[in-house]
Amino acid sequence: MKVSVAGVSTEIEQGSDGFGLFTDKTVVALRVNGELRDLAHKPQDGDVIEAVHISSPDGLNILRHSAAHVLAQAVQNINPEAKLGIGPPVTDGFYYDFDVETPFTPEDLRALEKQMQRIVQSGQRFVRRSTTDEAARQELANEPYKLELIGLKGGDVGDGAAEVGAGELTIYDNIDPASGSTQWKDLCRGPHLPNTRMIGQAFSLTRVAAAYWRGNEKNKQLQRIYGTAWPSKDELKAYQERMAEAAKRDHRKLGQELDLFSFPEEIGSGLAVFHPKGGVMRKVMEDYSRQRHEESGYEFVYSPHITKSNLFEASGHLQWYADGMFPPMRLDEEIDEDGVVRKQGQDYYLKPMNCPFHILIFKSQSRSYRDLPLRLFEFGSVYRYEKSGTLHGLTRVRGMTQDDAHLFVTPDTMESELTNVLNFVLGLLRDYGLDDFYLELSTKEDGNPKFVGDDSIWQTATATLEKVALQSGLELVPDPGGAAFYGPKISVQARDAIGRTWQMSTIQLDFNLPQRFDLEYTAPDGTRQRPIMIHRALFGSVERFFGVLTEHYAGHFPPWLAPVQVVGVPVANEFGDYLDEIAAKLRKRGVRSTVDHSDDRMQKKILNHTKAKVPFMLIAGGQDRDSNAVSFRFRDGSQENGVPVEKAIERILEAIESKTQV
RNA sequence: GCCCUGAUAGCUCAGUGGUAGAGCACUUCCAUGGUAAGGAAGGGGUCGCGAGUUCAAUCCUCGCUCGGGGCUCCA
Repeated sequence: MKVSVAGVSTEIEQGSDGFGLFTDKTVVALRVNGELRDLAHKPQDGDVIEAVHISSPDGLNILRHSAAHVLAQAVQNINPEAKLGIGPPVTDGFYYDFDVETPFTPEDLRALEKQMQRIVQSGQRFVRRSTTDEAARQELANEPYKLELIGLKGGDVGDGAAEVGAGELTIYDNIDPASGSTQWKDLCRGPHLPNTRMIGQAFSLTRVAAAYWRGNEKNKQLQRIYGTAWPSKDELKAYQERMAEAAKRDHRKLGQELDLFSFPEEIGSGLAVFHPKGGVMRKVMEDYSRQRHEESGYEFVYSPHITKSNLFEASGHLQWYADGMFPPMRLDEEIDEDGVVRKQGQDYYLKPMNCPFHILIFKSQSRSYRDLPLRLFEFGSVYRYEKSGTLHGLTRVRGMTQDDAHLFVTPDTMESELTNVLNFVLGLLRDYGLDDFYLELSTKEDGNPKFVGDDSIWQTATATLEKVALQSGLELVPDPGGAAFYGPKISVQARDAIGRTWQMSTIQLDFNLPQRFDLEYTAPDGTRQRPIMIHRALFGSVERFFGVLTEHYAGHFPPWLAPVQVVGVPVANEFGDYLDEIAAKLRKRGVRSTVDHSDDRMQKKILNHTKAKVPFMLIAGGQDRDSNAVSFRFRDGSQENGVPVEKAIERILEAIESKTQV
């Protein structure tokens, strides 16, 4: 019979399988007419067959999914009472969920790895077997979670798609090659590696966690074991090094080491204080942002941190997001001895958003189309009662400062204004050193009642956002159903120095608040029209942006952001005065510069300031003083001696002003 | 919020049912030095907080606070 193999029409014998087609040992599965199949699959006449290599995305998934099966077998070998959840591949690895009496410990992981190695070495074959719902139910009577999946087959199975697909129900048997006996089995749609030996040695169990069955917090929590698996030990090692690199950059660790910020227990969870070094960085970030906003036609406003409840009733926040707000302070209430309210009190809330305040500023006078676009900007501190388990360093906090702006625009300026905003946002992010972006367009989900506003205005707005996004030339990823209830949005995703993506800025259109607050302006023809609101935050929050930049730069901030830009290191004490003069000159030009007068030896000082990641060290001894020069020491450890003082100052100023990294 | 896990000096961490230790940091003194740790002495801890068990708790039990890993959530 004729099939197409890797694009070449080939004659094969009836009943032959993938093992005959591909002798290359890196081929671990087939793609037949677009569907992934085991190597043992027997193609039919006319099939279009592609090889799946272990290093391809599909191949890696198959490897990792197979490793997940071996993990599950290992768990049930050690604890036959463990009930199986699901075990899919994920980015860089896999997990498997188990319902067990006692949660796993890190020591259990080591024992499980050993058990897995034994299974891998025994070279059990993964053998696919079709079954019926009824037969599977009998076979898996002791696996309540699998039974539930059988009932869901083809429906909404979520991550369980690895277990049951839309097609026939299948079970994979792990068969011992020597005895031919079945060692273990699992409900699974496959495909798998031909045998466990092909998993190799490049796997590791990484952590234990809890996870709700089928991702629903109303369901029971299962114990999840995460692992990682790679085609070779080198790749495993590279992965582990990537993890170590990410850990080194962790902004929580660097924040401690570089004395930038902390989260004092006395203040409360998710509430940061910035120390002098973090404080000066934050000031520089904010100052530059203010300057750029000023240049771009934004007007600066201020609003209080608390407000009476009416405001958030009007905005709808109390209705939708009361759970995420700090509870109210009830003021002025008077209660008599019988507990009867004599005087009605008033609830005040900490603000979770700035928009209603800016809206009130818009409403403070009657507005003409000539006032628009009105661009109101504020570093507004907001407070959100984030669930305790979601807090994370500076990237998820309960008190934060948004670089928040609200633009009130007419329908015919909406497009140009959105274009300006997007360009402004991207330009400013580039100045802070992020330059690898893609955009995400979050749109309405048809038929979902949570979205407010006319379909027609959604369509116009979505089309406008899309047009503006495409004009940017950046990659645009759709996010259907991801819109806020009040309008569609573009979010800017930035990739950092080690390739991780962070959601940064958002630009959101809002049809809801102008209506709720009954906003109007007078059009040229004298009629009253409703403006459209654009919400946008560029940093998101200053705290979060600070954390992201810390990780992006791994604490090696470019000179314009570095808390200490220059440190003078005298070769001996007697040269301290000479460096003081230079440092004073630098400070006069706005450079954050000090001289290390401690009685450490010069080598020790260099070590200290290297660890503090100071961009420039200026070293001076007799030779330098005699020639009115200094010796530069750069971050990479390189050295340039005898640089005339004036020239050194110019070089430092140039590096700061150009915002370049050194 | 839920599951697991942790909290000992400013930091990183060791340790014990009989109230504690190291390195770094800090203070003082010596040393005056040319590119990643010079030497000595000294100060510093209600062992996160509160209850309980015990003759005795930093150690065991429970609750709380704060942190870490996940899940869920993220206007």
